[in-house]
Amino acid sequence: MLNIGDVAGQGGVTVETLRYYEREGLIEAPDRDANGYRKYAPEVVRQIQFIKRAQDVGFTLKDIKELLSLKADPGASCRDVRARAEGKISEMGEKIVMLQRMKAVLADWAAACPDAGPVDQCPILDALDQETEGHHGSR
Amino acid sequence: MLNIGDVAGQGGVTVETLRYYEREGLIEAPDRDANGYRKYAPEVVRQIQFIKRAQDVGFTLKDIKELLSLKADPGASCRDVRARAEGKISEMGEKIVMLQRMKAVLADWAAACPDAGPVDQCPILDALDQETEGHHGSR
DNA sequence: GTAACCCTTGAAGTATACTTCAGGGTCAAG
DNA sequence: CTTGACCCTGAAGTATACTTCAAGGGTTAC
Repeated sequence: MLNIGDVAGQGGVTVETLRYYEREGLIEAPDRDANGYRKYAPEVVRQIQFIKRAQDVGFTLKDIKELLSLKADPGASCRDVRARAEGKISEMGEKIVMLQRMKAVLADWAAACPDAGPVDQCPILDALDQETEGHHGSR
Repeated sequence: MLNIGDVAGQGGVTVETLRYYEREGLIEAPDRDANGYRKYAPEVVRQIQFIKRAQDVGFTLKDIKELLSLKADPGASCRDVRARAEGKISEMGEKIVMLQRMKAVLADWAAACPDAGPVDQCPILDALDQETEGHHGSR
């Protein structure tokens, strides 16, 4: 049985994060020792790593909570998990496209900017000052 | 002279947002009428649109505050603005790369997932459960 | 036994960009 | 003159993922 500090060390998080995960229902509240200390089974370390890996590929804690429910639910199907993944994939796709568009616009403007010269002739500031023109985004 | 509601309507924001921008120092506190109402010059609408366009291309309000200082500073050079833009461009580049990586990983996993089948054989959950293996990211 | 370090709790703070609320004054139309 | 739309303030709430704080008790090594 491990103390919270052991789990934190092995899981690569802080003890505060573990208590936070517990509050948020991502990990179960462990049994307590006579002194009130949380006593963790070693597999909790893997659960923490699951959460971290899921975060690494873009899932939020809310998403992860859902994934964990699915994982624990014998009635759940692989399709359910896949649906989550695909939702996340298209979310990311949209973010990527948006970032690429913004980046391209900014790069255009920056390219037009002479390194020297006063700000009142800056093409970047000019572009930002433009009347709602050059503003194709439909939103 | 415009009331806050007029500026909000023409600028495409809410009155709360305008008061918020004022608190945050993004726009100057306007003079007040005898009744205490904020009285805006028409050009404030353009200033609001500047802020919105800057947000549209990825600047945060903090960034925008800096841009506005540069804009107002006769001693500032175009180079300063350009540096901000380029910083933002590389920030975005990093975000894009990270998102693409995460998306690719997730897509791989999703491709391995049979539409049917119970969750305890789900390749996505399996991947997330993996020992720190298949985890090439050096961080 | 005492210092160093671990554990406990609940509450508040961080960052971003606002929104909502409570409680109240002002203005224009009919 | 009343009604509804608009304005004011300061404070608190929202979402995300934690971190920090205050104030205290337990444990381990020397």
